Amino acid sequence: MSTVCKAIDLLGWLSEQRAEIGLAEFQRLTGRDKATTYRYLCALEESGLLEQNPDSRAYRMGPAVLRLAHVRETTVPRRAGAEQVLMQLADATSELAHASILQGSTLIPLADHCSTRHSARVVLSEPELPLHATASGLAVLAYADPALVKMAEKKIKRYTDNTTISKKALHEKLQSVRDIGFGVADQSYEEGVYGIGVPLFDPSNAVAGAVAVASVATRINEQKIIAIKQELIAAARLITHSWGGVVPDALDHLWCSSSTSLSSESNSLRESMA
Amino acid sequence: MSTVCKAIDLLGWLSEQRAEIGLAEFQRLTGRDKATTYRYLCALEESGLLEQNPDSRAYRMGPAVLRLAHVRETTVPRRAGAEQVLMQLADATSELAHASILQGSTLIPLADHCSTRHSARVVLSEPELPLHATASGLAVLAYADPALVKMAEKKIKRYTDNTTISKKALHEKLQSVRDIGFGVADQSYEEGVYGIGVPLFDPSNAVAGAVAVASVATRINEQKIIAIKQELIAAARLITHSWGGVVPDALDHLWCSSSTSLSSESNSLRESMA
DNA sequence: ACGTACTGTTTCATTAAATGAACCGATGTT
DNA sequence: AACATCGGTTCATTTAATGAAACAGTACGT
Repeated sequence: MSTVCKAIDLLGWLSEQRAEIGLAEFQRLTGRDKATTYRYLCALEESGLLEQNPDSRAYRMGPAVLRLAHVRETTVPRRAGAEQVLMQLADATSELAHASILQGSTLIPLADHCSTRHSARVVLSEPELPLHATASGLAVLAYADPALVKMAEKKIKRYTDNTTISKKALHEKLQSVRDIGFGVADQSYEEGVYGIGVPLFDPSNAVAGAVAVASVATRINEQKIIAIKQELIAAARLITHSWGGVVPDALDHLWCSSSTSLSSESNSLRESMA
Repeated sequence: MSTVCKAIDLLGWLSEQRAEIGLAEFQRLTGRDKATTYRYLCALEESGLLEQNPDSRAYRMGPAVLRLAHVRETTVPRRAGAEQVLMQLADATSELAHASILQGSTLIPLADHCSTRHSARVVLSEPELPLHATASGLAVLAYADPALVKMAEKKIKRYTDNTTISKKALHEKLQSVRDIGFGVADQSYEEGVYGIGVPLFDPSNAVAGAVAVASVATRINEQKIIAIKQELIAAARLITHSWGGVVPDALDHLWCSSSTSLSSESNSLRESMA
């Protein structure tokens, strides 16, 4: 590992909870020599990535990161971070992969990609994804602020025979999403379409959107679902990462344990990262 | 200069205008060896501070900066970046120094600090600073979106005999602010108070607030004004920097040329930076 | 088909920079 | 007074960064 990486890694110890870290604490955290750590801190401070609290002499995040983040936000649209992941996801699952973004209380399609393998396939042409009826929507609601669930309740509407239309049923559904870590929509939005979705997160650890795979319902089976979930986990990790977010611990554990029980083969996304 | 700094400095070449930079271009920009530059880029990419556009193979800002910026935003309030600068500013000028922050269309006091040297001094206790009547407000308006000026026009109100109350006079006043680089309020808000202010900027290069010095009008004179302006420039640079912003070129040149014509002595803020 | 410019590697001798143990001075605690 | 902890510094040693060169592969235009 290069010196540069070792130094930059110090920044990773700072968080919302741990706003400031002193020299001695950094030393303990990293296990590195004190003088070395000190020089790293000085270098980072010189670059503006860190700054020293003049009172406590501890180090906190510096102003330079604000400029860098602004450049990132204005030059790299969230769409870009999702698109090629979706391509791989669509390829790996041979289905329609799509990502959506939560803007206020509406879930808006951001990008999608369709495998060319099947002649019969799902196409996406909605301006908005209903939160209570789609896999993406359920994935979002399950990890969103309770206020958003309230909003979604008000907009409940029947789309198919399978659509969840009672508040109680919706809450049970959301609890099951939290239990298994996936949102599932078995023809609850469109007849003949089976969707599996997972939430995406932003830097504030809030839900920012979802990524999902929509299949033709007659083509789905248990084995296929397992494979799709596996790919979805990898895709969600990549997109969340590209958006500067982190997968919450609870969900992360859920995903980890499910992937061990799932087949460890044919994860094209994970392979492509190496 | 440490390796760490040299590597991190590469990030500084990326901007809103220059979203992506390739290896060869980085090499030209920095004048460093190609292999070295390449190793830097790899290290930054490994840290997530950079990412490579898979299409163009050029490097762009990475997702990690979003997380870092979020930590900065949530753990270091803007107030913290202003406070000690204000202390020094108040000390150096022996007057009341205050910073304000633009929230929507209202300019709200953020922090202030008062020199203890004089017994007669200005105190600040307003919940809001009128844009058309205060030095801070004029400084903000002069560099703000025209829409904000329109809003300010609607809220024009007389405070003293010196208050600018016509739109035409306000526009002329704003032009003079742009010409000299300072907002001046000679008893236009409060009788007996002479204010000089300059705007502050955020990472998007938009006006984010102002920093100003308010003096007892009878104590002010040409030499004192020169000294205050000098100190204000330094203070505004520091606070803007702490907020992740940059002083716009036009204003920067204005300040540079004025500071050469001003006395180069007794700039306590600049000295304290070294 | 050819030349050119680009990215991305690797090799290797040279050199500059990173390293870590010990130390300093200040502050605070028992 | 003794001791611990903290931020920061020093310096001989060593390790890692450096840069020149060479090479592979790709894309573009003549």
